[in-house]
Amino acid sequence: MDIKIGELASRTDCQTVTIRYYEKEGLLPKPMRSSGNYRLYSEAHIERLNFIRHCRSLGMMLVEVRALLRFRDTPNQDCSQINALLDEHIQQVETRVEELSQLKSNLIALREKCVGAQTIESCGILQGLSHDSNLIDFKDALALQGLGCSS
Amino acid sequence: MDIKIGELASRTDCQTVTIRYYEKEGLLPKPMRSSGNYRLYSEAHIERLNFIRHCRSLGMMLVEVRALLRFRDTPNQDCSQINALLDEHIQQVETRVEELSQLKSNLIALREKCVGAQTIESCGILQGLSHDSNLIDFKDALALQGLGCSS
DNA sequence: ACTTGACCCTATAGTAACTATAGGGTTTTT
DNA sequence: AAAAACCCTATAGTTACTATAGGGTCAAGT
Repeated sequence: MDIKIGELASRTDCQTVTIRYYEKEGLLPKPMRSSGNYRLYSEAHIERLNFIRHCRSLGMMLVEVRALLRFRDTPNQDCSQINALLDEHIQQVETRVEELSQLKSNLIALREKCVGAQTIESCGILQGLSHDSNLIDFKDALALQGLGCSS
Repeated sequence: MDIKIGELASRTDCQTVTIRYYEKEGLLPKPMRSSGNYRLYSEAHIERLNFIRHCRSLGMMLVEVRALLRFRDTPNQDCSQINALLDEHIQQVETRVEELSQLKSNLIALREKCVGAQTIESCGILQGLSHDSNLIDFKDALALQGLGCSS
């Protein structure tokens, strides 16, 4: 029941280029090849890729996914580390939610500075951006690229 | 009152490499140079950089910052476009907050699947990641890199 | 058998917003 | 004068993909 990469992509809702990327990154083992050098995937690959995609959908970075895959590959190990990893990740998401909520409040406050102005010269928004320095309070907000992006 | 890049970095809480990056990206005009080829910045540069940093602190992408800078540079223009830009940005932040809140709920649900288990074999988390496919509902969650990152 | 379109392959570069590194020059402090 | 701090340009790296280039394979249609 070997399938080609396009079929695997369909079944896992993941692009072929991403599958090749995961293989290159070591997340997916190299599959067998056909005589024409096409990759041939087994059921185990499907399961593993689903696992990876599931983790990604939960916002985990690949480094985190790797850790979970290692746990998955050694089933006799203590699972407290998995708990810890997930707890840490949940904490990060919580922090991000709070930061973004704060950011939203700041943006709305700024937005309300332009009510009725007609030209840029009298625009409260640009003036707020130019002089209202109490908004630059949190450096983390600059890293609004999510949980795992380098800030 | 020309200052060197290190001083500008201090005053604006921005790294020198980032300042050079902004100059290269065209956000900051090229400054005059000393006889030793050091950059010499004026008060206008300080103001402009503060503006840029302020926008960044609000999660705006550089492409958005550029648009606002253009408005700032042409003060006789209609400011409705600034309003529109900010409204669009607020909407994006709202969407992101909602997505992350949903993600947090999903993570907590997953976390609660491991209560009392001792080994990975019986760990509800890994099993949830392996078989519980109803969590892979939103592709946007994969782009948990924030507002402007390519997904 | 040939053609065509779909699929596959590897390699490399690009995305966004920085940040690190390498190698060297200039200024300030000791 | 020497050392330390600061400055310069150029390039590569970060994360997780994604686009592009150039070419090979497979299957269906003619």
